[in-house]
Amino acid sequence: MEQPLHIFDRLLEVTSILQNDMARSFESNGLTMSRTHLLWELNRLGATTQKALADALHVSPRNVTGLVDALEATGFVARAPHPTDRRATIVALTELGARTMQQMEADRLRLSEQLIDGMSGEQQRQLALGLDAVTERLHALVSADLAQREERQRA
Amino acid sequence: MEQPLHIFDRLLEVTSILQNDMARSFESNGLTMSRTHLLWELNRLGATTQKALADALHVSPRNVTGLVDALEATGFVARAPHPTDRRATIVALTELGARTMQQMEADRLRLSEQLIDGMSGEQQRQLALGLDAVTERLHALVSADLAQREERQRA
DNA sequence: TATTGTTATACTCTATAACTATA
DNA sequence: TATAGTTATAGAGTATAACAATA
Repeated sequence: MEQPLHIFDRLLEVTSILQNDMARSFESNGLTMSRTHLLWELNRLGATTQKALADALHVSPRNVTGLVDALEATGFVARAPHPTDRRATIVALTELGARTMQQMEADRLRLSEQLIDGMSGEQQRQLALGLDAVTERLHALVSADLAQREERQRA
Repeated sequence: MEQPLHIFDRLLEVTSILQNDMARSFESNGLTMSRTHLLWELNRLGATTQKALADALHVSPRNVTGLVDALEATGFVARAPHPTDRRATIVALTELGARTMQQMEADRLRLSEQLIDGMSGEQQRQLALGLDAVTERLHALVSADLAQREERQRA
């Protein structure tokens, strides 16, 4: 083998496919990547405050305001006052939002199954283990790299 | 195993790591994702027209104008008139641009090697094969999915 | 007539800072 | 005094449409 770039390049290719094609798939539902991401977290967390969404998405509160505005205007979520804290706003999926997320979850499961359809159990196991190892290492390497850069910048 | 989502979720995780951390890494060079992507293509193609860059990046010519403006202002590329076609503009890497891309290429190679460091040759082979299969299938599935959606929309 | 790149306009995502209402 | 969310402002990426210069 001795072509280490093969693995990395494949990961980049997967990234590219997931990014571009998922974006187009969301568009056909009238959603963007960012808005879908918010819906996804909302579905995971259940109805919650904008602050919690900002934390979950690692974006600014201001950004969440804009995304919720857009999702409210298109009918995917609804705002309601927080029952006890009058500063806060509770965001919840509407019926349309919930239905959309159910459909997406189903699509995701179907895609996941098709992805490994026909592979032997052993092949699947090897691939999962390999991906685990690579993912973990990638995370560690990139983190170390960033720390190094930051240190270099401080100097 | 029987948890097909594991594979897909790992791919999503890799996507997330590559996207977020690469973006931050580029930032430390004073570059954004989009501008880096343009530099990357420019490095691959060699000095070329904005039209060719727009095609390579799958974005509008107008978009390329903006990216080249920014990269020119920050010294990574330079515009020059096309020798024979007076409508066209040739974009080329500056010395800074070329140096930056060399560094990135070196970083990419180093990261790729570290990613599989310590894996046996057989493990590497299995992983590469598995990734190949999954990538190819993912591409096919998502393409089919998109075609289906488009058809549904036309109806 | 077709093509290259630009100006004009607009939308989305994102951030920081200042501010209001509330805790 | 601190926190939740908003308005104000700004910058990046993206697109389409109209236009100028050139092929």
